[in-house]
Amino acid sequence: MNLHISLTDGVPIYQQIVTQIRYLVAAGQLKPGVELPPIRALAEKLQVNPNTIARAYRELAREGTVEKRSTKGTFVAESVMRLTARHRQSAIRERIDQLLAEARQLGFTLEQLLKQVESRSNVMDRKQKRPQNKQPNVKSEKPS
Amino acid sequence: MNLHISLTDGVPIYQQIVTQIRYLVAAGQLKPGVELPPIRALAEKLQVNPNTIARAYRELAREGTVEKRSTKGTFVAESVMRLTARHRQSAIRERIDQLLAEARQLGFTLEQLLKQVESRSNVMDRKQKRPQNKQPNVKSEKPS
DNA sequence: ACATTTGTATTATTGAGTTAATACAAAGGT
DNA sequence: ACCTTTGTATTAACTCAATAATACAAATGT
Repeated sequence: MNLHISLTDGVPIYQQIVTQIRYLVAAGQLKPGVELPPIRALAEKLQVNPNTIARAYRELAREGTVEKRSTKGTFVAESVMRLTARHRQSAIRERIDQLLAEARQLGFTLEQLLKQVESRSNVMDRKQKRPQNKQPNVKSEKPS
Repeated sequence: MNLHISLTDGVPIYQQIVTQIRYLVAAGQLKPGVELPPIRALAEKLQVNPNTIARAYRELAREGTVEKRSTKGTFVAESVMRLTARHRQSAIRERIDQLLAEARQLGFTLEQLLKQVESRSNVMDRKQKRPQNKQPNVKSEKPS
């Protein structure tokens, strides 16, 4: 299992670990039943405190991605197929709700919004297919 | 100008003020050229420290919603029509792009996504019409 | 029994972000 | 000149999330 963490990008370490393991599981690189590295081993490897790993594992267990078997270790959940679908669903729903709230606040109608989603999707597809387009997409500075 | 702030919902006061003034301007309730209350006056009215108002005004000035005229006061920007439209546009676009990126990552197609946006919008409309549920939203870190 | 390995629990430290206290500077009216 | 009103700047206090230090508890193999 190959994880890498960044100490400088502002994202909490435990969160980075959660995200990466979640992704590995969703992508099938970590199969149901497989044991994850023990907390201390992974902590050693990543040079962080064991509590940080423990927190990541706890988070993953809470959402059902992994199971803890007390003193045996931590394993990718057997029921992960079903659970992952649910997780995908709730993740996307959260983002959608955020978007809808903001769109409403800004005075966009549902129709305008849908149209723009479609439009942006096309833009992104086009970019993907023609990597020669170097337009450097002015990174809007982060709204506080 | 009628603002109300909550000290208990975890959203920074200055942020609440920014959001509300931005909304009032976008909605046309605060017209270009109109003077905002002086920092101290608003601070007094809302019972917060003047620095908190100053920060909100600074934020609004940075994004172009208001203009500061040194010792004259703070005014809704004259160019606010254009700027607000642009701001609205870029704000919503940023969210849309986030959503599209995540949806793609999670394996949703554009069609599935559009359908869900529509569906969630309906759900939210229905909720809005029945405001009997005033549950004070226990800050949970997780979507059910 | 006991040592080893697993996860757990408790408490302390650190750091970032928010708000407050207070003093400063510039413009304008009297 | 002087006072009032405006926004500005600096520093301190407080809060909270993230991480670390450390000790605990349970299972297993020898």
